[in-house]
Amino acid sequence: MPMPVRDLMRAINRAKIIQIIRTAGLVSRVELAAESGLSKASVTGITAELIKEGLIIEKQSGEYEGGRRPKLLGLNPDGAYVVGVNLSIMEINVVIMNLEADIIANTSQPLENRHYSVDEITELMVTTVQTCMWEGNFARDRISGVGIGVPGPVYTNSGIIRFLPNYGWENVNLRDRIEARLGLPCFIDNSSNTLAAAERWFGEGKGIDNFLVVTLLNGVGLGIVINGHIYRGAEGIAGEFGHNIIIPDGPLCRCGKKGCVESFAGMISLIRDAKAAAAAGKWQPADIEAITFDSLVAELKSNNKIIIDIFNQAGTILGRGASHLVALFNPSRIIVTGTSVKAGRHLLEPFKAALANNTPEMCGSIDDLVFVKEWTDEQWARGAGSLALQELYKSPVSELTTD
Amino acid sequence: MPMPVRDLMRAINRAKIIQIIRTAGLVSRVELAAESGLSKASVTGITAELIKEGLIIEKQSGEYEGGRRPKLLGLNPDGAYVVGVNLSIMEINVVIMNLEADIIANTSQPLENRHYSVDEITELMVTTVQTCMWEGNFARDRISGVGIGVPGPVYTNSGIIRFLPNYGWENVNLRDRIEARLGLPCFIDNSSNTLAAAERWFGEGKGIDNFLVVTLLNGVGLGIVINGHIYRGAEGIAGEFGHNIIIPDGPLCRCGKKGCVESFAGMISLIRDAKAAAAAGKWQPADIEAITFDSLVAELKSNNKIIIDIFNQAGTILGRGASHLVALFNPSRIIVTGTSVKAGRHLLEPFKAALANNTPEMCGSIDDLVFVKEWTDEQWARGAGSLALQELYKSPVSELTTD
DNA sequence: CCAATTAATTCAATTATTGAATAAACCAGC
DNA sequence: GCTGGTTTATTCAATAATTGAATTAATTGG
Repeated sequence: MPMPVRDLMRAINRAKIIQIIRTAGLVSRVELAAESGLSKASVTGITAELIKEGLIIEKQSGEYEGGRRPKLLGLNPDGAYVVGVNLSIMEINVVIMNLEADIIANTSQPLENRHYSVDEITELMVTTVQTCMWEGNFARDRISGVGIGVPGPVYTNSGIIRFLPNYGWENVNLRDRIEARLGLPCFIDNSSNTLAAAERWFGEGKGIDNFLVVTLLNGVGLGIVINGHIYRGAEGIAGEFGHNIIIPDGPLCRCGKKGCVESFAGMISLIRDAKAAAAAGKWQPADIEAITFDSLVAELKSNNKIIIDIFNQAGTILGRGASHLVALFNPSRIIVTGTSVKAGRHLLEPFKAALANNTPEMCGSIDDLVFVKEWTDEQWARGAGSLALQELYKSPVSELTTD
Repeated sequence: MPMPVRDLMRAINRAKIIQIIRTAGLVSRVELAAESGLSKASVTGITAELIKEGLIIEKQSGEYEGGRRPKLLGLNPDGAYVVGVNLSIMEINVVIMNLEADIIANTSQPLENRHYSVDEITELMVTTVQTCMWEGNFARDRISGVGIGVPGPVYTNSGIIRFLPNYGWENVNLRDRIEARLGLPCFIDNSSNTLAAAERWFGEGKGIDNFLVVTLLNGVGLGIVINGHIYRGAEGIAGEFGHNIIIPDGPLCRCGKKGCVESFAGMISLIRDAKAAAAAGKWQPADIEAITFDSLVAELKSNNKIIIDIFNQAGTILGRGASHLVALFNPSRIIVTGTSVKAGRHLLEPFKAALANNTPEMCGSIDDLVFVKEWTDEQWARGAGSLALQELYKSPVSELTTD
């Protein structure tokens, strides 16, 4: 389904204009012309089209600069809505969000600690979306698309989940099932990439073209943004940072190898180590079985040295791994996000220190290391929603094969 | 200097046509239309332009398929010539090559084992190019561009060499000096990227969009090809694979850290280890000081266990490092090239084995591992020439900022 | 030598961009 | 309150590229 070459130029320029408006926030037509390289005439035409479609609106008048005051254009927050759905070990999270990433409604569906079948998850996702739509008082036809984030590698084009460790799924096309049930365009990717999409659209990656997003979730992942696009590799499974082996005789990971980043720094691993330490009598939790990540964060707050050591080690491993990322990708920025940022300095300081210690000077600066401060569970779903936005507004330039 | 948007479409389509012709070799106008998505009318127009400019020619008639036989178009091998210049520890290598990577002339200038100044290297490069042109009986105006490869990180846009370990240079603009002297468009990049350009244009990366080129030279480097383009990162210094630390308490590397890939597997390191082993009496070379890489390859052939062990270790470290590359980039292919491939199986088998052992199954296949068989020193310069070709025929698509 | 078939070109129509001219909007100062 | 100067935005004819349809060219088999 290649776009007719004839329409390409318009599509490219439309995308260019949208992109500038999105990163600038508020911008006049004259500035758009200057920034895009297009003539004022073209900008007038394209913006008229976008306004007619409801994607952008004239928001306010700009500052007086000696003559007619510019009308500042901005995204129409209500120009489109998307649904974000994220699957994690704990729950299914659903949000409805607008073009400015405001969350209009959100619903979550807790999951039990057992293996679910594909049919069960499909059913739960669909009903949770429906509930969320009901609560947000939304009709289906106001939704432009649905983004789905899952904790495992995905072939994004076909929509097939290659492998889902939590439930032992292999080669499952969850996207098509959901799409068939909802009747809306659906996109699926692993959660690291959806979080990267969110950072690129709304977060710390806005306006930056080359950056990395390290995601500290149950596993450890990496979203790679290159030239403004999520890089997925040949088979769509790039970014398995969590399975870079750092200590060859380290703990066994669910990937089958020993000592990879995730085997130290994934939430699952942190909890495992904390439980092992408790079982060995190094500390006394109320109930070993009831240890959760949040309870460990509480232990950190109360200065439990054993737990602090576990997090320090995880941070150090992460930093050592990240030094490879710096050398290989030379990113403008590394953004660290995910549930585990809640651990705060006990994880992040050793991360930073190990990164600095293990990165040769010649590999460039590592100043731009950003830790996302606040993590709430709805960010997962927001990431998934961003994926839908990104796919919906993708510039056709990205489809051109180039040289 | 952004291209006027008006001319963009033509430029894109021209580049698209050239690209298809280059990868296909011989192709009819009808096939070009089908492949490019353009109409036959446009293809006629664009190819007429390209033929007039001498870039492509009608090479022969195609097979009879029931009607008029197609005229097959191909690159005009004499449509353009470029010069490639490579700087290594040993010598300056210069070639003149055509659009089919045939080497028309080549000249090399041995270097002494000492620090050269920028002026000296500039002078030597210019005179070597001039000698090569004389020998090839080439006039300056037949050369479209000059590519320069150097063994160190380069800011390609500005042409500034960030750092050249061999001679202790920092922030030197060699490109502008050469350009001023030769009066031809010059491009500069580190040798790993020029070798990647060569693989992309003429070698094992032809027609592949996402692959990695591991370069085993005095140091260890990495050329990263993403979406058909060399990826250079935010500051232009991506791909420092050689300085990924594998064994934190390993040998000291010239990068200042210990135990990085290069500290085991760079040619310099291999020679260092062989000399140390000789000094420790583990083997008896004729003259310790005279040990070169080629003499070590000879030792491998005569089954010197000590030397074999050194190469095995290097291969294993490379494989362990490469497993990270597979997990992070999910490349279609990994191409291994550079002087050290001359070491053959003693280096490459352990490489392959360690890669297999250290790559989790979930990170995808690693079947497509290609070792460039024959390495000759002129390949360095050919890589540099490919860089010039790549820059000269770059599609304007690559300049568009996208989303 | 003609019919059938495929390749390539020509040509008028369409469409997007553009520079220049025009219109609109706005403030300052008289 | 109105005029002048200035900046923003739109209009409009000209330009250039693509396209589908029609035409021409080339080729072989019967």
